[in-house]
Amino acid sequence: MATIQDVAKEAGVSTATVSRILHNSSNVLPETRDKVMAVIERLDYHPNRLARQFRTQETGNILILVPELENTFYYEIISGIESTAKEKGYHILIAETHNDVELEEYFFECLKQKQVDGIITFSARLAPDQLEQLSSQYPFIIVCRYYEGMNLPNVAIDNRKASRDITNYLLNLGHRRICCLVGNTDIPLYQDRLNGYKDALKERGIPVLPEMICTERVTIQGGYDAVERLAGAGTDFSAVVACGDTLAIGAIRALKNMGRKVPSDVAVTGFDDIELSSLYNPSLTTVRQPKKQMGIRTMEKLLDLIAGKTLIHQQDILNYELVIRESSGEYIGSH
Amino acid sequence: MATIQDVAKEAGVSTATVSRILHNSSNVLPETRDKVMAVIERLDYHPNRLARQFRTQETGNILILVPELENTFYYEIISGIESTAKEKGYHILIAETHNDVELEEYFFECLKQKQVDGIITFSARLAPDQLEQLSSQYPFIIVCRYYEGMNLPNVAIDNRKASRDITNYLLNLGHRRICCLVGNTDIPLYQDRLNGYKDALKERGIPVLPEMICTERVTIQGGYDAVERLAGAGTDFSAVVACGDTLAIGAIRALKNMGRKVPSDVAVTGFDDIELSSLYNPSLTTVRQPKKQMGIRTMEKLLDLIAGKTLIHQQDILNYELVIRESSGEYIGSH
DNA sequence: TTGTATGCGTTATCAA
DNA sequence: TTGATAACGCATACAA
Repeated sequence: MATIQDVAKEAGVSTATVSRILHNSSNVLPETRDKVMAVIERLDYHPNRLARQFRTQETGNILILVPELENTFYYEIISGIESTAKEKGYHILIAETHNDVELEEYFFECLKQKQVDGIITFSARLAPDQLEQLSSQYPFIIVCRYYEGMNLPNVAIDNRKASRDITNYLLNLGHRRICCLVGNTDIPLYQDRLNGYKDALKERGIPVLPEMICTERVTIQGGYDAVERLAGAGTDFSAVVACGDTLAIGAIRALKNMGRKVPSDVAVTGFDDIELSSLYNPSLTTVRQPKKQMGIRTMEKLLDLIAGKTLIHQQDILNYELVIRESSGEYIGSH
Repeated sequence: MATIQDVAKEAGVSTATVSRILHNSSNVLPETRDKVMAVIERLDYHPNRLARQFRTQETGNILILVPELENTFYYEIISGIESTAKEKGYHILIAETHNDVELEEYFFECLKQKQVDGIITFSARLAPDQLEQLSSQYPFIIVCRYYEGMNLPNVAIDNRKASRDITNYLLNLGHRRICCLVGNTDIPLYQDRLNGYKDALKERGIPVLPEMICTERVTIQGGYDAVERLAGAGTDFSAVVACGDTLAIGAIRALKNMGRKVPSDVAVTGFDDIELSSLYNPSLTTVRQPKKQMGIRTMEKLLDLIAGKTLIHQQDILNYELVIRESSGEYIGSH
């Protein structure tokens, strides 16, 4: 591999001149420019990125941290991030954390060490004070989640309110025995959605029963297992609020298997509006987040942070939308 | 951020000694070791990774290139890669290429520049000679695909044969008008699967009709669109061979929508056995690849390459399995 | 407009 | 067992 020194020697100029040409500085004679460019071409010279990064402390790379790739909900957001990044010449790298704190620490260390210019994360299991300190020094943004009481730059919808809304929708249809399928509540996102469910019930004076709340992995299989567990325990319910579409789809699948029709026997709602939700049978009533928009907004904010600007709004709360489809059924009368 | 110099000065030793301790070299007195370690802790010293990488030309990072994150088929393979990588202390980064050659070139340049220690890719649109030259100098492996006539290290099943097998399965059930839904045939993987379909038909003397072959994005929506297009063109068929489970699921969805029952009116088969395939209604007849195993094997090979070993087998062809479920239906008699 | 020289933080060679 | 120092490839302040 040719180095800048090789080019300089070959062209009979100094490395400084070559470097200037590489960064199209104006202060260079067209003829020396041409001469050097010819040598660069001839030697097939590519600046050593590691050396350059080491020197400039910039990489042009952005890292996205996702808990599990398996959740298809992330794609459209990532796609929004990518398109905005591409416009500005940044490249996107993605890493899976599996909600593993050690792994998360490793990747945040990448940020501190300037191995990437910024981080966008869907989760953050680091200690709150660690996060706040980090965010005060390095460009990173949390997307899809809101950490109550913390001053972290993020882009999200109001998950708690959305969850309350969709639970209310079921309550308005007449349901009173509503189960909640939720992901690991250590994760604020799922805590929020669970709280929204509880809010709605409490507002109507309906008791929140622990046996109607089921924590599971947010996957199709997780939803399937949850419903089997509920049924196995003999829990009686006429509706299921799932805190993720995959959970809801797994739940429907399990209900069908045990001969209970959706929505006529049991109404089911999801959360996120993944691609499958509109195609599934029955199609899923769910909460639609403005995914593409979230990705774009997130990347824009990150670019501002990288540019050293101070954000006008730390928190971006975007609008969501209740999408009513088949799985939630019709009015069944109040009890 | 403290540097190795700070530590050396503070501990009253040279940077060489600190470096030795960092790499637990044996040639160092326990007492100086303890002294230095104490300083490292006190200053919260973390070696600068960029400097280290620049110096050693090693990063401890492996890059996985996926065409589209959207294809859930990749996860289990990635999970296999990750688990093996983790054992050996490597970290995994993922990048989406969208089958964009320029993007692919950028990431392969990362490999050349030692920004990552190795690459595992699900696709490769670079020119064949470029790929061969690359593979002779840098550690990279192609997974799930086989490039005929090229000497590239890879791990895959025999896609063509598997596709022939599943088409044959439908032929044996009595189907004669079989459509094929396929991804972009510029991509060898889909070319192989299409060829397998053609092989099976030809072996029975059944003409391969262009109007029965439909190229689409390998997504649920793509499958949906493909069937709508076929129906719109008035094409008559009793079975559909899809070169991907998402395509198959989208196809089933579209067929249902137009009032055709699967499998009684139309038999449908997929390819890959993604999680959803067993949960969908009807469950999908498909080809199961040993995904986890593929990931593990791929990473093992890559580690060998990184260690400078020469591979005993350049090509790994793993066994696949026909998974017969509901969507392919029963014997309908031969024509 | 161009060149000289220095430093980024680390590892590793050589000498002590 | 330890230390002094060169080198990795680049960018840039400063001088010319």
